[in-house]
Amino acid sequence: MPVTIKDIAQAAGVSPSTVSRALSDHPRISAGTKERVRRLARDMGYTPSILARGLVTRHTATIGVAITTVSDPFLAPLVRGIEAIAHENGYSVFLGNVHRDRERELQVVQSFYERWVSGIIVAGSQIDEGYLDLRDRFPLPIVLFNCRTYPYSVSTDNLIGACQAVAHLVQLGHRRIAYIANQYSYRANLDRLTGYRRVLEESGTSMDPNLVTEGDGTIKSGLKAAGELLALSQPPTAFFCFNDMTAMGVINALRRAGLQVPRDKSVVGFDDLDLARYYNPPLTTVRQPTHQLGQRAIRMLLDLIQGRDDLQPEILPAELVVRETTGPAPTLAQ
Amino acid sequence: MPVTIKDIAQAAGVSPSTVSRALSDHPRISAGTKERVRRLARDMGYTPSILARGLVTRHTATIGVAITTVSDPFLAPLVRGIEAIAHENGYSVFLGNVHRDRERELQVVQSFYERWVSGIIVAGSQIDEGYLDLRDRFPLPIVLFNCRTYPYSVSTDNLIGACQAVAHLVQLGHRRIAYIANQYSYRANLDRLTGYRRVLEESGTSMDPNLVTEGDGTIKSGLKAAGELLALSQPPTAFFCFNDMTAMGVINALRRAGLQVPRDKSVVGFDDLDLARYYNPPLTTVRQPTHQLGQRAIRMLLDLIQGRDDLQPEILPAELVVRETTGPAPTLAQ
DNA sequence: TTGTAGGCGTTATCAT
DNA sequence: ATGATAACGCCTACAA
Repeated sequence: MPVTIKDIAQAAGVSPSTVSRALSDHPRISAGTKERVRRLARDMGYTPSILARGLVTRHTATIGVAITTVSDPFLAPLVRGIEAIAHENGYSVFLGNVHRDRERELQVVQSFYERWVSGIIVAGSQIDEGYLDLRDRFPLPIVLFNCRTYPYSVSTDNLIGACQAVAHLVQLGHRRIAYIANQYSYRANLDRLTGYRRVLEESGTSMDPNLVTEGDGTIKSGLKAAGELLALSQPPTAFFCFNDMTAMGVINALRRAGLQVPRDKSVVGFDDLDLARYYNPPLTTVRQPTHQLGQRAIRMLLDLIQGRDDLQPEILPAELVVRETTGPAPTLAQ
Repeated sequence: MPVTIKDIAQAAGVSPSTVSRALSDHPRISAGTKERVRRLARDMGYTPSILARGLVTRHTATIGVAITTVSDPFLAPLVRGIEAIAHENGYSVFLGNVHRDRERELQVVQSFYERWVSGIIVAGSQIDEGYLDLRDRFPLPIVLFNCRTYPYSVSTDNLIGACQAVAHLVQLGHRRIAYIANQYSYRANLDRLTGYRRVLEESGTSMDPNLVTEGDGTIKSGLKAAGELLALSQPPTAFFCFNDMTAMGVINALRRAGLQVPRDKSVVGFDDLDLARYYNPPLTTVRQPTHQLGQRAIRMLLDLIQGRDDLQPEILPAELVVRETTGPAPTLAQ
């Protein structure tokens, strides 16, 4: 039903290959027919079939991006970074929702692969370096975030970022500092936990394992974790959270418990979402270079697509942003 | 390089068509060869090419969803609703980022069309009923949200929702009620504005055009709009916001101005995002049946794909959710 | 400069 | 029950 190259050929009185050449700017074609064919194509409403084209050229000019879930605010600048560079290079970008589920992630990657995308970027993978074992099942370039054990990965410096955050709290006099983790971000979580531990050790503070608690990166989990931590016989005076969402949940829990931030408790997030500066109170947090992360990832992917494989994992710096959720530790007297 | 149906045929000592039949559960094939071929396919790591298949069957089992931007929190349940039903019916769902730009929206729809997706859902269209004119350029099913003037559309009852919100404020004694609009959601915005106007008129309140101001649905725009409204000689005592994000911006502005919510000013949002109940204070807002919106849209799209065209625009009910950002209007004495 | 022929991976229509 | 054959829409040698 839709108009094909043959239809144009017939209308123009030339062969299909001539049409193809006219449309694809082939060098050896007369300016006249080229112009005529192009006008005809436009007038007839011709749209090339990327299916057919991809089948023969083995190039679909498509990038698949697997994301944990739409509306993860962390993703916006990251995806924008990807898109900007992808479009510059003539690629379309499509997103697939994974919902932090390993099975779904495999399905999404598979459905990208079945459609012959040129390459895949996975944000928030539940598989991580497992992709090394999936190379023969999915023989196409795949780039990850925050997985230093995988050769094609772009990360934030989670370790240093965490160190900055916790050092900031220590400097404010806090000694009982909680860490609320994220079980779904295995690698990033590990690095942040390491940073947390390191600073506490270096500051000579005794580590209390009760202060490290599991979360899942959502507001709700921050709320729940904070509730549990507050119920301890010796509750923390400060909360270092895996991300800003968790931090918002914590602040909410504190508010419900009648506590004020930062007077009674301090909270530090991670990410520096757009929302962070507009939360109430504005969040102290560790900024990730999200837009850059996206750009580096797509550059790496394009390199891989072009056949390079001498690439190194990249690590971008994090930066502490002090706002209004951190303050001096309450004195013991209180 | 990847293994094709021919490779399997060769390995199994049968013809390609037999392999195709074995894999697609064709009725006329012996159980033996079917089993043998299937095992071989699995062992050899065969993945069907949806490009090739789609080319001949004209069916790619793919739904394209155009969204304004990843990380619009409003979209999460909506997309989940779409995915749930789509997957049940054997379709894959891919998202394309439009960034509220008309040109980009056309590009995304075009790139879906070039890839022969079975149908398209557009959330937050900048084109709306303009798709009627694009029917010959994109001859495939397209479903929209919140566009009653387009035949294939699913909407929230924005009018009634707005009425509920404003009536709630009026009941609390508010007379100077601002409306902060969203220029990018043309249709939805129009209906909400109408509801706002109607309730004010019915309550005998004189409409002050200065209290209706343009926004773009972001926190930042809420912040800005509230700042301007507060600078009026007679500032409003209540803010009805196009959405929750705007409301959060407003609350932020109020906080910066040293005002308390809901003691000094009342704020109502729209959407009832997950975040709304966790904001500080928890938002009074109008709930949209987001998940259902998605489900209805995909059902409508699947109907269209199957050739039905006797469909009607659908309108789902909205519901006021009263939380902690609305209270009695301050007395004039204050 | 243009046309012809072959093929990309798959399914569908005929035969057998 | 299985095998040839053609076709989907497009590109690309090769030939003219």
